Amino acid sequence: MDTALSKALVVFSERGYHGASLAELRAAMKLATGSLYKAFADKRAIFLATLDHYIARRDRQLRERVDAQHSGRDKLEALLQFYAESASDSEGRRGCLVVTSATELATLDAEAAAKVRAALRRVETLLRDLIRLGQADGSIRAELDAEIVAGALFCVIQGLRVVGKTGRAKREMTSVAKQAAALFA
Amino acid sequence: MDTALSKALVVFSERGYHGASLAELRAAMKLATGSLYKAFADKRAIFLATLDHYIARRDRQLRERVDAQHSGRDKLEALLQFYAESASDSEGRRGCLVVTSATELATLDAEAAAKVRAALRRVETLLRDLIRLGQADGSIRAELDAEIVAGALFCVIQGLRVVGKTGRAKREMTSVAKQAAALFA
DNA sequence: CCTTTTAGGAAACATTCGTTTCCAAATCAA
DNA sequence: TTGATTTGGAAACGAATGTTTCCTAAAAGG
Repeated sequence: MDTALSKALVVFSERGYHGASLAELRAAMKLATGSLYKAFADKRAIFLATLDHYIARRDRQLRERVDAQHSGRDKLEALLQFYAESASDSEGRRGCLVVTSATELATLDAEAAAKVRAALRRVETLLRDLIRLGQADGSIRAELDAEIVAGALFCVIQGLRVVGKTGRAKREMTSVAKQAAALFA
Repeated sequence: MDTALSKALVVFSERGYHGASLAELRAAMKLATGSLYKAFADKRAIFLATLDHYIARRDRQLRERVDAQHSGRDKLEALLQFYAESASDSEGRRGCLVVTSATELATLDAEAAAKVRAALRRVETLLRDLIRLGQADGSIRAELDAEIVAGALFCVIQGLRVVGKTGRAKREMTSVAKQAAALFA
């Protein structure tokens, strides 16, 4: 099932909810119509399951990356690198389901919209907390406004995913991520 | 006609190409079916006309903002403020047609995709040129890598538009824009 | 090996959407 | 005022899409 949702993720990330047809989803998930509707009530249910699966996986991967570092600053840099890599090459071109869904926010129902907003909020909150951690452990200047710097970094991250859609190399995205560190230099 | 395209812009920006139906476009543009198909060959033609109209208007507005300043640094700050304002409040929630289209890039035809890419490239090129201008007139440090800083600022801008979709106040977005100036401080 | 269960997948159906057709109403120009 | 032109907008049509139904084939279990 996780495999099928991973395949559905590619279709939804590339094409958005409305641009993804049941035919494309079926083909990618390698499931017949009967099986698909056995497992999911409808297209919206597939989308919500895919979104949940994606958010959970990304949160886990991000936590692992961040937890591998010690200081607030190192954690932040690891986080930026994590997003730079995700936004590069073919993975970058596929895009991020949360960002894609954010641009379609007006067309999603309340449940889906709430999930997207919550996912975005968690990342921004994590950024702010990491900045504060860095300020507490001395790796980041205490005079920075954690809220505003987090907001700026958050925009960099979302921007990486949008720009990544047009196809960018890892080296370039990594440079951008490193440059973004100037926001908390 | 410009008025009708402005109305179509709202629908396409909020909902994306696939999420926008002919019924919604007709209602927003206040045109009957007969008139709509008299003016445009099909939905795709409406979209392309809307995109052209939007890109031209935004380029013009941006040029005006930037040309009102003198130093490279002031021009960059004006540019960032321009985007911060666009990404705020109800206009921000509506979104940017270019960013929305960038996330749907995989589903657009070659002509539309080329227009989106060109629009994005122009902004990034302008950023780089303004950084170099600032480095030449002494308002921006000469040792900065214009290419990389432009890339980072470009991500901030795209990120502002994505985040703006979730509804953010002008004050907050202005703070982020001002913070982003640290990238060329 | 046989029975039960599950999945494949085509066909049918319903709905939505985009486009075309057509005619009445409104507007414009002489 | 009349004739010509344009627009409104409903209906019809074709296509695409999402969902349901149904039956065969494959897989699983006893």
